[in-house]
Amino acid sequence: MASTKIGADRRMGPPGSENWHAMLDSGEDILREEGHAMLTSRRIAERVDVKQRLVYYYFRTMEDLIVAMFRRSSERDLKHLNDVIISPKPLHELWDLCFNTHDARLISEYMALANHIPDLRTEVIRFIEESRAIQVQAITAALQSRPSANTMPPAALALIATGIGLLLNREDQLGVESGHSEVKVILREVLNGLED
Amino acid sequence: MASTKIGADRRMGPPGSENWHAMLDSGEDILREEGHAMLTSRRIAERVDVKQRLVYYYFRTMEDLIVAMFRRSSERDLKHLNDVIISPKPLHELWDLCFNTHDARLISEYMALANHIPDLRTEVIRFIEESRAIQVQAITAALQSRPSANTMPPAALALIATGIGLLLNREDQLGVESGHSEVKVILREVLNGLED
DNA sequence: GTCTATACACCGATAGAC
DNA sequence: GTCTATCGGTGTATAGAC
Repeated sequence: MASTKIGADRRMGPPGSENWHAMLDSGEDILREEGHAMLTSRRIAERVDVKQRLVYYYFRTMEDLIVAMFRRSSERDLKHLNDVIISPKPLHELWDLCFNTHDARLISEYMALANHIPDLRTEVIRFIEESRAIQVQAITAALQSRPSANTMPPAALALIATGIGLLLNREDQLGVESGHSEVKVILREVLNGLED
Repeated sequence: MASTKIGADRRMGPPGSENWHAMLDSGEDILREEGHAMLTSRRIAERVDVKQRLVYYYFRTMEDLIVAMFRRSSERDLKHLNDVIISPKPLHELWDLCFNTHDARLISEYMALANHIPDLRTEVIRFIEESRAIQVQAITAALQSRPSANTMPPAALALIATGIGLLLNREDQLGVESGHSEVKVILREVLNGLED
């Protein structure tokens, strides 16, 4: 923010250590429960029960901490995706994952933050592209073993499912449910037509 | 935030006046361009070129200002929706509106804010429900005049289109385009099948 | 590795004059 | 209607001791 140069070459704590993980855990909780206006070094220190100064020992800036939070989370998600697509019914599992795993509030916060933190934006783009590639791979495989199915391109199918999943999640969280059951029925039918 | 009672009964400026609109305009610009961390009374005053104190003459709290921003914007959008559905090709117009009107960054900010500002949350829910009702009405009318078309429920169709539109917008803004052209082709075909 | 202490800027909100 | 002046609080980030 300011024009002063930031964290030029301080001594830094080791990524992956216990405190490092604890700070990212607390950061995620705060972001989900209280929003990114409350995601401050003081608040994280309070939750982890250390002094505020220590946060800046493990992370150069608060933005660095946010990027580390997202990166750790997205690496877990991609790992999970890769596990799921070798299951017996990968498309069903993918849909359940897309629909049940993520907290809509957390996604909203990251999206808003990504608009103004370039490094986070880069991570978000990478995550979207990598997860979509995995989805496309699974869909392509499923369509090949089922040549009778309709002919929508895998990339389009992946994008449409993702878009629907995100919106259903978000509206669920808000308490809006108009059209939801109808869409879920349709999606279940499409999935059953493609798999098993 | 604090436990002190806020803005108990101050003298307030008239909604709809020139300054009132100018402050909401500036607030929208800041929210879109710099994010809600920068959406402060001082920053708005700076843009409108008045003193900071004046912001609190027109709005009791910053949260009130944010809610007023969203409400003014959503009222315009609903009016626009109602205009569009009496056009010759309402479904095409609806899609263009959903896809072209909104700035994805602004939507992200409002969504994140709605998670933590109850009054804004209420407004967002109302907007979603009212705009969906208008969409469903238009889709229902289009399907009745075209009984040969497929039989997806209007509410499901509205939700799916909205979900796709939001995601395409968001990814466009991030610079991700995998699958976009394929989806747009499909959507155009569906629209042409339903209308004209 | 972790802490004390602190600089400095900015924020929301208000009292009361003009 | 609009302004001056200000309170109390919180934010990021750093210097330097232990």
